Parts: sequence; structure tokens; C-alpha cells
Amino acid sequence: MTTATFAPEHDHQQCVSKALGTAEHLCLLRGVQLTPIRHQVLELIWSSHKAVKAYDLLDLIKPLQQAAKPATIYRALDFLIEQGLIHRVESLNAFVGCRCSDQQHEQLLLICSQCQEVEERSAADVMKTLAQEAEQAGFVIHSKAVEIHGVCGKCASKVQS
Amino acid sequence: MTTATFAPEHDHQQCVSKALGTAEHLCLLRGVQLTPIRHQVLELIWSSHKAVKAYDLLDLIKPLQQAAKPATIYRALDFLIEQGLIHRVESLNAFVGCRCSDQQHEQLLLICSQCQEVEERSAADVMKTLAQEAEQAGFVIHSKAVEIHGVCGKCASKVQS
DNA sequence: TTGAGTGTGTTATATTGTAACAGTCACAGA
DNA sequence: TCTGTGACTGTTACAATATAACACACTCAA
Ligand SMILES: [Zn+2]
Ligand SMILES: [Zn+2]
Ligand SMILES: [Zn+2]
Ligand SMILES: [Zn+2]
Repeated sequence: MTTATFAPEHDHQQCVSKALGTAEHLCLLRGVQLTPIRHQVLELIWSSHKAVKAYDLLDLIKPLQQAAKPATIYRALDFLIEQGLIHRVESLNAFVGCRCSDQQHEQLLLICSQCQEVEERSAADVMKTLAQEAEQAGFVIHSKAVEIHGVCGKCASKVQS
Repeated sequence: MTTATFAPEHDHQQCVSKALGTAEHLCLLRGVQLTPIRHQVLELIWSSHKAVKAYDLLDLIKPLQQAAKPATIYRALDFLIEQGLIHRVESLNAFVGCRCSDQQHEQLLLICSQCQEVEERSAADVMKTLAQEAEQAGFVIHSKAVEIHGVCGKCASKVQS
């Protein structure tokens, strides 16, 4: 498992096990089923910090679930999104693991166009400002998608060197 | 042309002619061609303040351009986006006219799930906060997509009444 | 006149996402 | 024990969104 490097020094296996542990715990608490398929999909999404496409997931899961079809994946994705365990990256039609599924949840996604990694930040102040702006417009917020494209610090420093 | 009502009192024909006028002017200034097809697509997008789907545009333009195919539409859309005359609404896979194509450009989109209308706000303070947040993360911004889903003031007041 | 650039026509195909119905399993209530 | 209900999955078919690739026409300038 040497694919992903998120921070300069970074044991990604820890990211994965933390995410899966949290997911298992939350689903137990909530009385919802993290079935084998859902667990596998979540694990596959967490195989890196990149956003993963649904049909790539389909290819990846086929060795494990020969019967897998698009619906298999999309159902699992729907579940994981409902439970706040992953996010859909609207501007990529792709999916990324959520790092803070246990906390309250206003994600801001920083998407690097070099390495494709997606960093999630809670960005409380951004969200507060956003809420104010919406309120001024008399707008009642249901959900937010805040996606920033650019180049992450890691990739920026690589270019310089 | 009685389809759209954006503000409570609102002469939408003015929105359209202003948008088209600005577009013609900007394209002239920039030495790029607002060809008939591109002009028609822009006008169709401006037929309301709702976001329009590419294939709906295709149906709409067919009476005017019998030869129209998906590529016809997507090429026009690419051009219009490049020129900042429309925005792609990532979370809807749809397109909406830009109200401020002449000004600096940090759009925040308020998308009403009742009436489907999209209101664009410049939201300078939101964008500043966002920029700060990105900077903290060492992230160099190329583009932003800030899309808020909810219920607009108009629809909210309708529900009450 | 010729070559480059731009825009369009055309065909085919890739990618992304849903609908609809059937089968299985577990568990609760009669 | 029966039986029905809900949750999950299997399966087929298809809808919706988007792009690739190549051909043709037109303009403008070297
Ligand atoms: Zn990691
Ligand atoms: Zn990067
Ligand atoms: Zn209007
Ligand atoms: Zn509305």
C-alpha cells in the first residue's frame, strides 16, 4: 500500500484504519448496517486521498464482488454519503473519504490539479460568512458545496525544486 | 416570454437584453467571435434564471439549427464559459447565465430547490475568507465553485402564505 | 497561393447515473 | 409456526451527460 502520500510524512494506513474504525463505530451507534459491500467501497475510496470515480470503484471491487454492477456501487455510495462517511466532489463527479465524519459537517474541499488529492477543511469561518451571505439574500440553506481547485502546497514546492 | 420571474417585480426581458448586450460588447472588445450559434445558446440559457441542461439546450436549438448535435452545444458552452458569460453549475450538471460577466469574478451560486432559480452573488467577503483558508493550507487557488442549495426568499414566503 | 487558425458538421463512442423488478434474508407479530 | 414487512442485493435495461476524431469551409495574412 504505497500509493498515497498526503502529508510529507504520513502513515496512510493510519488514515484508513481510523476512517474504517470511525465508520464502524458510527454505524453501530446509529443502528445502520455497514455491510461488506459498503465496507469494501469505503475502504477502496480510502485507498488514497484522491477522489475516486464510481466506475473505477466498480472495476476495483469486481475481484471481491463478481456480481458488482453500477447499481451496486451507487447504492453503496448513497449510503456512505447519507451517513456522512464520504463526500461527493461535484466538480469531479467523484468521491472522497471524509476525515471528520463524527463531527458537525461543513466541508470545504481543496482539490489539487497536479496530484488529484483532496484536502478537507472544516473552515468554520468560511461557513459562517457564507451563512451570513445567504441570510442577506433571504435564502434558507440546505447544503453547501465549496470546492476549490488549484495546486496544493506539496505540489507547489515540488515545482519550485 | 412569460416564463421567468426572478425578483418579485422584474422585467426579465431587460435581463436578457442586458446580458446579450454585454456579451456582444465584451466579445468585440476581446476580438473573439460571438457567432450565431453561440449567441443563440447564450440567449436560450438566459430564457430564465434557472440552470439549463446541455441536452435541453440541444432540443431548444434544434428548430434554429437543424444540424445541431451534442458537440454543437458543448462547444458553444465551452466558449461561453471561457469568456465568463455563463457558469457551469457543478452540482446540477447545468449552466446558468452570468450577471456580472464584465466584473471580477468570484461567483457564489444560491440554488433554489423549489423554483430551480440560481442567484449569483459576488460575495467579496466570503471569497476573501476562502482565500485566507486556502493560503493557510499552502494552496494556490485556480478556481472556486461555491454552490449553496436551499430555498430562496421568494419560495420560502410562498410556502408560508 | 498556400498555410494556419478558427468554427462547424458528422459519426461514433465514452462516461456517469437510474429505473424497475425479482430474489434473499432476518425479524416481528399473529 | 406462519406470514408479512423492511432492508439489502442481483440483474437487466436504459437514460443522461460528455468527448474524440476527422472532414470541410472560410478568413486572413505571409
Ligand atoms: Zn492518508
Ligand atoms: Zn497536489
Ligand atoms: Zn431576469
Ligand atoms: Zn425559489
